[in-house]
Amino acid sequence: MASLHSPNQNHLLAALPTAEFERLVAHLEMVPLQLGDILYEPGTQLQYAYFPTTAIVSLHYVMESGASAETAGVGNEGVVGIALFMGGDTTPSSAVVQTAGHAYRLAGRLIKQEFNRAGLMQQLMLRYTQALITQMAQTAACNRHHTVEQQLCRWLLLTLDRVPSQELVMTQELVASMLGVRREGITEAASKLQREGYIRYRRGHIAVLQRSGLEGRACECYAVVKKEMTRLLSDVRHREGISTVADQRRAPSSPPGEIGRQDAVG
Amino acid sequence: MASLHSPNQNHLLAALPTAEFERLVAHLEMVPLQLGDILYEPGTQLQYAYFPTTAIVSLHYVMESGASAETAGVGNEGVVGIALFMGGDTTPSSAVVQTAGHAYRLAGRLIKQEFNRAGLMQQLMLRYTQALITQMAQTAACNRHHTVEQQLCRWLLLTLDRVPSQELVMTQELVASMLGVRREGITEAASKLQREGYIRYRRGHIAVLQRSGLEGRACECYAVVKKEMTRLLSDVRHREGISTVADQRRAPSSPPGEIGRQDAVG
DNA sequence: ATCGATTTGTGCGATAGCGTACACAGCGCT
DNA sequence: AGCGCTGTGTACGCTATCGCACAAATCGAT
Repeated sequence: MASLHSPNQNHLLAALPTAEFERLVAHLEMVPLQLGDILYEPGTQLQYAYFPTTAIVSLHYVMESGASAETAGVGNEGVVGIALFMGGDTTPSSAVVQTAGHAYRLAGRLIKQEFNRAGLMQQLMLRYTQALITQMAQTAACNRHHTVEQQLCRWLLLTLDRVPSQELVMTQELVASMLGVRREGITEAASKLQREGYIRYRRGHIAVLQRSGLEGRACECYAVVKKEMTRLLSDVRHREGISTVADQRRAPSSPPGEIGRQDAVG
Repeated sequence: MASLHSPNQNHLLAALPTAEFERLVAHLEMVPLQLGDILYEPGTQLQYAYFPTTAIVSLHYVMESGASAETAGVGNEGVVGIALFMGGDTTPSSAVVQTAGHAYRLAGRLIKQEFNRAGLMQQLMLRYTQALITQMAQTAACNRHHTVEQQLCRWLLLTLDRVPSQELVMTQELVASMLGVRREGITEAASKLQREGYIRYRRGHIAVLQRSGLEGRACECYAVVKKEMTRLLSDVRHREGISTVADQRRAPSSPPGEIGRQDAVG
């Protein structure tokens, strides 16, 4: 039952007008993305744009010292590889798969081509790019002023919003490298959140029990990014008459159930 | 002699093809920008795009707590108000004048209009936007991992690159609020740099004596941003046959002379 | 030349996060 | 059933930065 894939699971693709969508759909290629896969590295010519459906990709910068920090995340609400249509073709940052899953990819030449038609697809991409800018700006401010715990909450919420289940499959080490902090810092913050009953975790899994708890602990940055995202893409609606897995996801709150049961990777 | 103003002092305007430039030039209005002037605030509809010539504008985010942090700076290499053509019309951040000077402004409707012609002006704006994205991403990583001293050096260099003289007119308090750190932190880092002979400062003025010294102390972030900026805008050249004050600036290295003499606002 | 406001210098103690080291636990493999 | 790898818990000293408080210097205006 994990085989119900459709480009429409990606919000941007789903919002394309029929004409645009039909021009592209034949060229969209579904690719499985493994945890740790690198979609592009600093300075290398991007080959494809990726529209995640179930995967999550992290845009991050690795310093000379080896330290790194995420500058933004991309899930089924967005696209990886904006440099293709922005005209730069490469970036100083890299794109790494942070949650395994799938994405549809589109050759760089084709996304540029469609973008240059200056139609609704262009508008969509630009709006999304602005949302991405907001995310980066907020991350900059957040890195300066907020505690690890606040940032962890923000990050969990943002990630959760991109995933169908209530459980993330990832180690604390990975989370730490995303936030650019020590693994121990995550352990400490996470165990605190667990003590309060907001999350529960076990080796490589983090389940969220009480969103509201995290929202209370998170800094304002989560809400700002979230709000701006919906503002910019609010009129991004699905084409009439398509039905997507995403629809089913947004559907009737699935019963809370036993946490840790619904494995994302089955 | 302070009255030799031309839109061509802004690199983006100067790079516009003749046809584009001539369509816009009649609508460009020169405005003096005072230190502290606010070009736009969170959530308010942007009215104009600003193309700085001698002014420098800081894009920054103010948190609920009142703390703030710059996410990017804009000088004569860029434009303030990308949200106008990106489609968002507003942003959660604000734009504040960080160095007094001048800018040419263009009504929001007109910049959108020209952008939507999908000509070279659009390409130019998109390239610049990507450069801005790089700046923000780098700021995010830098805020996470680098010391105040490193960041001060980075920031001084970036600011210096946007200004004709070797002296910046600003208080340490202001610098601190840009970097989002305490004023005392700047005092400490600055006095260290002064002891080493890289800069000299007095109430409200910072003169750079030895760029190379700052470059050595700065984190990699300065070079990354700088390099990406020139890469993206390298083929952004002036139209043939125009002569600008900017040209004169880039001209024959003015003799080192006594530092602190050439006042920026003389 | 003096005064007053602004800016810069300095000196605390407090603290969040780092680096390192190592013990323990969970989970897959044989 | 047991081994071993990987992931998590915890402790401890260290450092950068904060927050605050106040002294000293600078500069412009009278």
